[in-house]
Amino acid sequence: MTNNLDFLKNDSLTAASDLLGCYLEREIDGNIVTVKIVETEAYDQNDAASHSFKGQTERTKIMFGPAGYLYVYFTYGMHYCCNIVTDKVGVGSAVLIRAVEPINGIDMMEKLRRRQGIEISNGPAKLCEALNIDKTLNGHDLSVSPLKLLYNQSIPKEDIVISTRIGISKAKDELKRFYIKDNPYVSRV
DNA sequence: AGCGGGATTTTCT
DNA sequence: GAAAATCCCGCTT
Repeated sequence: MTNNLDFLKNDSLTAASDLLGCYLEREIDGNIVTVKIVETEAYDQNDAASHSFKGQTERTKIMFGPAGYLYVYFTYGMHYCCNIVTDKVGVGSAVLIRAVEPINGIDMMEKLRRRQGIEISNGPAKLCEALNIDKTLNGHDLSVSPLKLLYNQSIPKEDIVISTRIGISKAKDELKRFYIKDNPYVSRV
């Protein structure tokens, strides 16, 4: 496991695959909460379903910035979702984190979610609540506290499944969703 | 097990 | 003014 995030400078599809198995380390009130990324979706500028499709706006400018930063957006009037910015500066691309597996600090996450088991983090808005991620972390540098991304090249290629994306109305059929085979926290099979 | 609706606010047309 | 990268609850089969 390393703190070198250079792999995020690749295109979003490559980065989405490489992010599987990586750890997120979140500090909440002096406690460390750790999770493993088990499901991702790639978004880039040529994708009608991407927030960056129509060019840079006040909301999406983070996606056009350097790789390794967090892009948080608010949706459906009540939920946050978080993305990891990828590719070069000037390219509007990011990877949506759709599901994570709790590793450490499970008590804290159960409390924040008021749920247990897979209901802690088997969906994009759920894991944001479990990690206490909101708009104040939009644009956060993932190499520093209170939210760090740690690279972990632990998932063999044959355990990575590629499929169509979820929860969008445009460009549904594109194969841009990646998840770890048989992991119980994956949001949907 | 599966369907349908409500919550609720930011963003862009 | 409508749609949105979602989730949860309650009702029906």
